[in-house]
Amino acid sequence: MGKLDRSFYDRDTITVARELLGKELVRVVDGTVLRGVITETEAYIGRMDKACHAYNYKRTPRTETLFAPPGTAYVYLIYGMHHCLNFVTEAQGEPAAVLLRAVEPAGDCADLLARNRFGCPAQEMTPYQRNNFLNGPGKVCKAFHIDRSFNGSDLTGGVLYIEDTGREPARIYEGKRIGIDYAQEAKDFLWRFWI
DNA sequence: TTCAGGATGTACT
DNA sequence: GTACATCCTGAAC
Repeated sequence: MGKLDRSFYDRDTITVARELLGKELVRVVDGTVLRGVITETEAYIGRMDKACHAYNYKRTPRTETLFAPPGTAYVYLIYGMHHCLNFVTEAQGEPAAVLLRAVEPAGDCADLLARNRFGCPAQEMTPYQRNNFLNGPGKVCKAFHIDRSFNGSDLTGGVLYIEDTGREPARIYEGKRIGIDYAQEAKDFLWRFWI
């Protein structure tokens, strides 16, 4: 189905976070296509959210990307070794984004994703590996070969984008976001969504 | 199956 | 120097 255009991202961040569920992350690397159905997201909204890197419109070299136009990728390094992929939302100048937390393999690229993650075909994954395949932001980035070179890149281009599958999730769950205990009242916002 | 602890680099006090 | 939108390993149960 169709690639999502900029207007999809140019909306309220909570809405975008919910509507990304069930859509497909697409990553083209050296002519091969990697796909994953998005199953978990979180919203971060700078104007009111102490958990957001750009809380209260704080501008630093790192957060500059959050002020970019909607439909831009925001990628940063966390804990010294893991990358996190976000989709910038809302109007240019409004620092807000959706964090991609988890996907499931789509199409027939499970083998390629397993090789990127564990160096073996999907068939040879241990049960533990199968249950912890793409269920975290750093894991998704590793399997899809996404690093900081994608920070600021355009999600309406040809190497990293989202496609509409035309399918609606049967049910969307919501809860508190992960790993932001420092964020005072914002830690209790129900801005995490999953299928 | 769960849990504690360590890895590791960048941003910003 | 400290904190960080995390993940992996190994040991205990």
